[in-house]
Amino acid sequence: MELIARFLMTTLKDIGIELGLSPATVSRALNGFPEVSAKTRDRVQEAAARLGYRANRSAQRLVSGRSGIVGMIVKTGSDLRADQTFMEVLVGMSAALAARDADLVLAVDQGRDPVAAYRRMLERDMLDGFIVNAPVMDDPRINFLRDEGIPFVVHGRDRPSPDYPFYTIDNFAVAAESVQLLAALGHKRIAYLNGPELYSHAVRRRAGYLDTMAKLGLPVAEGALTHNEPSEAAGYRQAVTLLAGQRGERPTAFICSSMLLADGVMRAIKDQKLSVPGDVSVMAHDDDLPFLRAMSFTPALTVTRAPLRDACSPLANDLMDLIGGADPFHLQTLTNAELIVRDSTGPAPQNGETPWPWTPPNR
Amino acid sequence: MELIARFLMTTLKDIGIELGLSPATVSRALNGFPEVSAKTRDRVQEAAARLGYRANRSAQRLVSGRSGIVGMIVKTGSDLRADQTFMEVLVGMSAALAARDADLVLAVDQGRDPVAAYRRMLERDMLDGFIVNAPVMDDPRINFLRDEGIPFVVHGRDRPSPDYPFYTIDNFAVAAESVQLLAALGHKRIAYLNGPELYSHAVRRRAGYLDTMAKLGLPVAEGALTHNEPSEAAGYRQAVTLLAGQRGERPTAFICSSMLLADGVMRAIKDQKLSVPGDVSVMAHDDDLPFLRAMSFTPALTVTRAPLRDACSPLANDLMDLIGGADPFHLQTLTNAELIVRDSTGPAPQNGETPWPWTPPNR
DNA sequence: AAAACTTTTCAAAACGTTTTAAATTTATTT
DNA sequence: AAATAAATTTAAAACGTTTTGAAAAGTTTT
Repeated sequence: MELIARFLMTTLKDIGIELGLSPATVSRALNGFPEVSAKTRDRVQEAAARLGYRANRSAQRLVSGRSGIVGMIVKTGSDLRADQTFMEVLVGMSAALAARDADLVLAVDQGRDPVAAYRRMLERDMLDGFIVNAPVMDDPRINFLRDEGIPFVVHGRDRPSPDYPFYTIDNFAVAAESVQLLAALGHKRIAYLNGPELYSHAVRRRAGYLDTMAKLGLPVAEGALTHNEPSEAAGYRQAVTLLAGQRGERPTAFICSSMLLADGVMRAIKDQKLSVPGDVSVMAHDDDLPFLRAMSFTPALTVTRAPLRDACSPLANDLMDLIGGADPFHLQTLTNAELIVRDSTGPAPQNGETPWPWTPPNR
Repeated sequence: MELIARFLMTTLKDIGIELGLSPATVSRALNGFPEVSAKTRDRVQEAAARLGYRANRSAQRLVSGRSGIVGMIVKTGSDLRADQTFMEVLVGMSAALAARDADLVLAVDQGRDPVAAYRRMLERDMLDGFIVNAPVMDDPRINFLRDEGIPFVVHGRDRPSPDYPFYTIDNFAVAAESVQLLAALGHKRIAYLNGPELYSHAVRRRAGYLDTMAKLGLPVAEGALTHNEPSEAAGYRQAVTLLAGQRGERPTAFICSSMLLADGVMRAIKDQKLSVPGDVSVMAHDDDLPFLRAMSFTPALTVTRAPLRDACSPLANDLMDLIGGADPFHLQTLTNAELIVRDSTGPAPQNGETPWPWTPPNR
């Protein structure tokens, strides 16, 4: 009411009256239809700008039969870092969707049933589609949305060759390239601090790590590959354990699935009076979150880097295109993280020549 | 398109046909207007339930002239904890607004000008109102929205007697009560680790601390009151400095403006081989965020507690009422935090009898 | 039993846009 | 210059709801 009164909304009819045209023509002119003459289009656009015309979304949505609203579910009670990455994606998606005249609304998933929140959201409002993030393997949310025929895009990928739109980095390669870099530097005992086992990205990184180690003929000691909450504390704890050599020779290199883990690993290494990269090399995967910069580590951290926010525009566009009827198979993106070598990686130390004795990889 | 087809939206007309009534009557029956007979209302409600009727939001919004959408601005590049509290409020507000048939959309404020984001959002879409959180003193966003006559509610308060709707805890009392509790336990050297100076809640807590200390005749040593980013690291750093006694006798008690600060303080105390509460008492203000529970500190933390999410429903309702034309002065809530005494506070130690020598409070 | 109310229902308009089908204008061909 | 084709514009309907003003049905009063 306030707003309406204040901005005195100009309508298509107003422009039509101003120019002696019908609302239909004005609509077509503004929406770039081909059957309107060039001079008419110019006049309309000038008048629209002059009168400060903004299309009424509610009217557009009423006639289009779409709500213009897409949903995203927050997994509540989740850990610190997950919230952080969620926040990053959320904000990025909001902005990207706004550019497509869509709004993003949230729902909270607080229960056991991972699709309950989706169901509730569909009941409560008419949503045009969903964004699914941080998928687990064979994700029940994805299965639900697929079965129901509801448009959705996934940030990530829960199976090898999906039939739905997705955007993800090649997580196998993320791990593989890290291992290859360190191996090229002569490292033989490379530990991998992975993310929580349930996430599909962690599963793929594990595969990338194990495969590449195997391909290089490097044994993986028991306990050298672990799954961890993405927290500084977890990184610290894990690194302390590994550095103590309780599980054979200590690693000469650490690969961390997140910056927070790397932060903890660095602290543990410093506490042991070891040097980076002299005694131990460290690298991490960097989502490029604003509050934990790889550059501000000392030494600056070698990373595989893939800004989370890079995914937002493609995902938003894909979702809107999908809702518009595009072929899901044309809305699939697999990108590669960028390998950025900085100062936290160096040649393996003298005592690092011997690989671990062979033990079967866990799992 | 998909969704529409799938759920085969039933309309008011459908119900009307089913029952031999006009859409007008059906609308009234469903919206609880008085001039519809009891039996008709029952029949309509039964049919609506049976046919799974859900009002089309776009149509409602078109006729009401409101968008049903309210905005909230994310301050990006902000620190870890701020994002966490923002997330909590965001999710809570989303849910609470959904209950009032409104949606919450986000915009990112990444620039210098704190009102640019608001202006941009108003241009881009017709919003019914705004939620402003974490106000600074004499907040420019609030002044902007006030001047423009745009409905908004504030989580917090940027001046003593606002003429806008707000929901806040009494932050003066939060600090005052903490001081009083510790003073009652015999503490005389009480340090206060406050939040960033720019936030109005920090300003009020500072006043509460300083006033109460003065009232009790307790001098405040220089450096005993500090403003900090809400992070574990900041708490640790500050506590180490204070415990080293570089600024006179070390404090026998710490009050922390956030749980993260308290976390760092506890670590610093343990690193110094001091005990809580034997040597030092610690308390904090607890927003009741899901990932940092006061109960899981060892010892369990004494706090002033005020769950952030308690603010969400009132704020959502106030905003929708305001948009509906309610009097802003009836939409103001000032609540009190709950004082929960646990195991991190105890009697002042022997060496704690003497207050600090008087120094003028900083600022 | 007619008149005067009261209660309940309805038809129609409105909100602002898009879209269909028809009508007009303009350009091209004969 | 007429006939035809093409380009441009328009009137009207549609989307689903709320609301206004009028009409119908039901009650009470005379």
